[in-house]
Amino acid sequence: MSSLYFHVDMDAFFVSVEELFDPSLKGKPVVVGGRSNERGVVSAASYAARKFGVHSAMPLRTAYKLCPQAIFVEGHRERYREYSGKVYEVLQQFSPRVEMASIDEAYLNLAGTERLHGPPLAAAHKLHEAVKRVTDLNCSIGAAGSRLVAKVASDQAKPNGVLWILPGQEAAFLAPLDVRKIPGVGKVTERNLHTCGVRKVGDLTALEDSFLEKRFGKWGLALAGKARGRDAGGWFDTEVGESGDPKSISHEHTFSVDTAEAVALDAMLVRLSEMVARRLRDHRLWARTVQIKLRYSDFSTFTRARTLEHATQMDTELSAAARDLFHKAWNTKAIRLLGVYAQQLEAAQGQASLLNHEKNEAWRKTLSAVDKLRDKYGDGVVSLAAGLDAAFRARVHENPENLPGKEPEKRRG
DNA sequence: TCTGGGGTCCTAGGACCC
DNA sequence: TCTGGGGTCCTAGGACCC
Repeated sequence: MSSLYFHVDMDAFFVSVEELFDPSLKGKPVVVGGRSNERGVVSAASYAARKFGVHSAMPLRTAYKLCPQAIFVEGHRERYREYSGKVYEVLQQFSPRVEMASIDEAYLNLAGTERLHGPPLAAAHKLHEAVKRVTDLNCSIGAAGSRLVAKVASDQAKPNGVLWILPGQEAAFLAPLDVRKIPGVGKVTERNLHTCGVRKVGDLTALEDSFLEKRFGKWGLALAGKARGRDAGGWFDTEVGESGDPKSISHEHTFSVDTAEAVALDAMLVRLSEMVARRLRDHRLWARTVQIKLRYSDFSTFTRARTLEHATQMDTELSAAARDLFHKAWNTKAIRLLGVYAQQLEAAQGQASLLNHEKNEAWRKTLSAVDKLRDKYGDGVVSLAAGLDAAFRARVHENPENLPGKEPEKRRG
């Protein structure tokens, strides 16, 4: 049985959702991401704005210079999530083997659905119409025998189109495209390839695999496969729906004005740690490694990491590690950005001992209850966390066995 | 033009162990 | 006293994606 994948990519997703709620935006240059004089970048630009050279990831201030008449909106993440969910439901009815790759794109494995949905192109059109009917949003769909080619095809189909690459035609389809069109080839790799005389994907297939490996390492080999349309190595090689648990959970914040105030920086580290810990608990994951990131006014960026003795999902353990790492690395100059990252994530079952597991589970439940209170009563909660911390310390002081994830210490006689 | 925030994956060097 | 590799863990940095 031959494989068949769809890549569904929503057209100008954030902007299109905004238009659903405010139809007067339709056809106008719209920029989602923030106000035109803020720090930050463009999350999405309408096609009218793109005509002025505005594109995503561009600084907002640059977008304003290119297109001062554009309508700048902050955006509504909850609405995007809601509509992403609606899209997912449509796709899931079409095929159970579906995976959202991000908020606005998804892969489907359609192998063996011909009797149900008909030949690939007809099936893609059917899905395209279903998405439009249910969500009132446009999307583009690429269909091919590999996930990689399906993705490139959906990009070529934009806007609002459907493109099927016939089996056997993958390399011919890719050959005339710029190497930059291959997912994973960014600015740097593109420049390196240009210096090798490679501008089109077809130029890449003309090179020896051994040359690419020598020049680009492991990546070079994968690249040679990609140029021929194969899901060679890395993320594309995983089956649809088998991505599993997240590998890291993080939050970072760029200050609107750089600051060197220790109190403000500490408070931000605590806040970021709390947000990370909260999501660890939601995922029922424990972090073994805590990392921080700091960025100074000149954009120089540093990371510092520490692996803990036991994995944690507690606000206080994360923030203590984060603050310690930060103060050891900080040169006291003004800070532009702070970040807190949880890595080496373990499922509860991965804990060293059953005893640890039970204690961790008890703590997870306790803190999840706190999370619910936080949901209900909102922000007054920070003091709740501090209070919990105090209560926790008191308990530990009384009886060290209450310390989660640690074996009880021997009492001294 | 003055550069967000959430992720994934890869590389490379040093520590440490066998 | 000098000198092997291989494997794994840890840390820092960077490319890339949406």
